[in-house]
Amino acid sequence: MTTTGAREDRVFAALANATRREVLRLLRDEGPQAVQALAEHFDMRRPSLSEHLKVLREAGLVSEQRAGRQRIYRLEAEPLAEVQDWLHPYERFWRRRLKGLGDLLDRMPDDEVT
Amino acid sequence: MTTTGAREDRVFAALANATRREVLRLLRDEGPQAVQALAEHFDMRRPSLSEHLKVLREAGLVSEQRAGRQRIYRLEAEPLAEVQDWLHPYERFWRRRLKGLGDLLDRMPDDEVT
DNA sequence: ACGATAGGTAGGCAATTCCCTACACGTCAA
DNA sequence: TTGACGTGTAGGGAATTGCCTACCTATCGT
Repeated sequence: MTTTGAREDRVFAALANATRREVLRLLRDEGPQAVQALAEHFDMRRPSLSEHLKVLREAGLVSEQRAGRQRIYRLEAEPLAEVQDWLHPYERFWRRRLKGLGDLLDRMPDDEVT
Repeated sequence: MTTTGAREDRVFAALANATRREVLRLLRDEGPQAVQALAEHFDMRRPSLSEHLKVLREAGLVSEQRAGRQRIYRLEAEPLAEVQDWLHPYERFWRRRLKGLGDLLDRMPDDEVT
């Protein structure tokens, strides 16, 4: 926790919502598109979607590009790369299950594996 | 969005807080430990930490094991493995930068690469 | 049995979230 | 230039978050 983790806070918080994750998936699978097109997929008023897009923008997960009266949104995956980096030191904790190097973790009383 | 993503919501929301991420790091780097030991690292009253632990528990990110009057908390990395799985389809969006397979993404007007 | 210790729960409070309706702003078409 | 269109912003309201100060429960040592 050197800085404050404020940026990571914003990225994880942005991902902690199904609507916003679905926006990311749409931009990933269907490419950059305007708010109009995105909105078709949600049962929600436009201003609400606008606010979700703002959260994604402020987390750096999407960028917008003005095209006439439209705003084309595009996926920006870099924060997700950072999430993957953050995840990395935890990997051995589930690779353990697959490779059986249990004793990497200090004495774990394996009698409660639930 | 087949189910509701409610579980993923809980995991990402749990990670969207520096205190909780620090708890996970401590459990990762120093092994399972009691609330006492964890609490030393935070400028916060115990009940607040208890609530953070509850959030982590409900997200499946930690488990507790009673030992006398102590509760030993342990990292449970499976939800993090799920996050990595979730991340996977996005990888090509930053690998692209490194490997130059830009045209995998449907026509991206690359005039705005920032 | 008594008090101290470890930790959770209750309830309060300010701030934030996520939805809404109303409105403001820039752009395009006529 | 007048209007319709595409989006964002303002402001409100219910629910949730993250902290706090009590307080309750369970275990341990004596």
